[in-house]
This record gives sequence, structure tokens and C-alpha cells, in this order.
Amino acid sequence: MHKEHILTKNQQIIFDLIDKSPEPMKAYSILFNVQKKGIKAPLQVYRALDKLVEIGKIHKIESRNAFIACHNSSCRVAKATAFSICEICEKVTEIGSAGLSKYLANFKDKDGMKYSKYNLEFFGLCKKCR
Amino acid sequence: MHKEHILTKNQQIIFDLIDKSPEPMKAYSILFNVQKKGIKAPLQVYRALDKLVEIGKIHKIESRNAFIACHNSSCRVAKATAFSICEICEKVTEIGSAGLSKYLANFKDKDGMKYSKYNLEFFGLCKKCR
DNA sequence: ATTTAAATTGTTATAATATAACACCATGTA
DNA sequence: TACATGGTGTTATATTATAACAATTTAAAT
Repeated sequence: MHKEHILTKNQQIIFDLIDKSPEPMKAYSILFNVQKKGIKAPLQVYRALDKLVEIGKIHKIESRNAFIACHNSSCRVAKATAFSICEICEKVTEIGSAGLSKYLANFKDKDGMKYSKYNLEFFGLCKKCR
Repeated sequence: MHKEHILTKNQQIIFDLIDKSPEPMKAYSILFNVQKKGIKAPLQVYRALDKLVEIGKIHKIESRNAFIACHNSSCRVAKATAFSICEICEKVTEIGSAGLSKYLANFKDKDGMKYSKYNLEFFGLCKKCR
């Protein structure tokens, strides 16, 4: 089991914002939204984001440079993530499939190497946009 | 079968550079390297990169903001890519496993949705760095 | 309680990555 | 020839992210 991380003030403010957002948030959009709470500089945001990613409370959507809260109880640490991304509305959904994570964690490359850390982004159209 | 794309001058210059590079190249490093060939502005580089990605001659390593030439004869179009990335030396290898691509192309999310486009990045240590 | 180490914060400045807008040019084709 | 399409060259600017440094807070161990 993982240690519960107690968030610092900035981390909590930023996590709450991302967690409430229905869509991934970008760093400077986060900055804009938390300026009224006293977080004034990009670095304050990026530091909190780095930490939140590290402890698995949020994930970075690499292809979008955006961040979403983790909604997958099985990934308490940020290391093995999978998402679907709608190419029209940009909706992002975390994929919690045990089968998928099992397959990827057990995948061996041609050198027989396995990887416990990975990031997978699927692209397509979501239900609404199809 | 896919149409062969004839590259324009800028596209060819930039593709050749990336293709010769043993490691992924970043846009501004590419720019620096092609300035002697008359490509002076970031936009000229980004336009060529966009096109080369679109036609599958190169891929973008999203987590690194870097580009590598495609060395996987099966992905003639940039849509389904997988890489391993060494966290120490940053070596990136394209994974050509038919099993993996088959698994991912047939993967269904909880809504029964399949995805023909995806990008997977595995992280670990390469042979040398282990 | 006091010390100490580690982490976090606040701040200014700057680096690195990427696109907007516009005029012009090359090529293929009707 | 005219036209459409895509590529080019250019300047300016937007967006994303980090460097460097000093001050403060926190947690743990005396």
C-alpha cells in the first residue's frame, strides 16, 4: 500500500482545480485560475504539477501538454497510464482496464526487456462525436 | 499500398538530418543544423516536421518533444506507434512488434470502442544502462 | 525546545517549444 | 491560360517550461 501524501497548500489548490475540471487543464490556464488564491508565477504551478504527477494524483497528457486528475484507483503511483483522447472535442478518459495494464506490464521487447512504466494514448472519436 | 510521397526540398533536408541522427532530434536543434542549408526560421522546420509526421516518415516522441525517423516498415502512415525510451541515456527505439500492434488495434475500451491510432511510450533502462 | 535536513515557497528572469498572419512562388491540371 | 493546391520566406508573437537564488516551513531526531 502506498503512503498517503498530504498535499501542501499550493499542491492542494492546484489539485482541487484540476480534479474539478471536466477536461485536462493546461499549466497557464491553471495559473490564470489560481492567481486569485495567491499563486502568481508559472514556477509555482509547475512545481506543484511535478509533485502531483510524481505521487500519481494527476497525470500529464503528453500529446496535449495538459493535466488531469487520476481517476483510476489502481494507479496510485504515476507510472503506467493509458488514455483515450477524442480528436474532435478533446475529451480525455483514463483507461482502467486490468487486461490492458497486465498485457503492457508483461510485454517483452525483442531484447526480452519488460517495462513497468509506460504511457499510452489512444486517439479516436468519443461517443458524442461519432 | 501507400502512395510514395515526393519530399520537397525543405522536407528532404530535414528528413535526411533526422534519418542520419542516432537519437531523436529537437526542433531547434534541427533548425541549428540546417541553417547552413538556407532554412532560417522555426516555422520552416515545424512545417516540414508536421508534414513528415503526417506521412509517417518520422514520428514525434511526445514525452520528449523530439523527432525520429520511422524505422518500422509496417507503419507507413503515422498512426500507431510504440517506443521504448531509456531514462538514463535517452535512447529511443521504435517497437515493431506485430503482437503488440495487433493487441492495441483490437483493444476495446469499456464502451466497446476500438482505436486504430495510438501512441505508446515505454520507459526503462536500455541494455547499456542496466 | 533546538537543531538539522529536506522540502516548499516566492521571485525575477529567461529558455525552449510552437504558431499566427501575410505575401509570394511552384506545380499540376482543367 | 487560369486556377487550385500546397509549399516557401518572413516577421512577430504565443505558449510551455526551467534556471537561479534567497527565504520559509516542516518533520524528525535529538
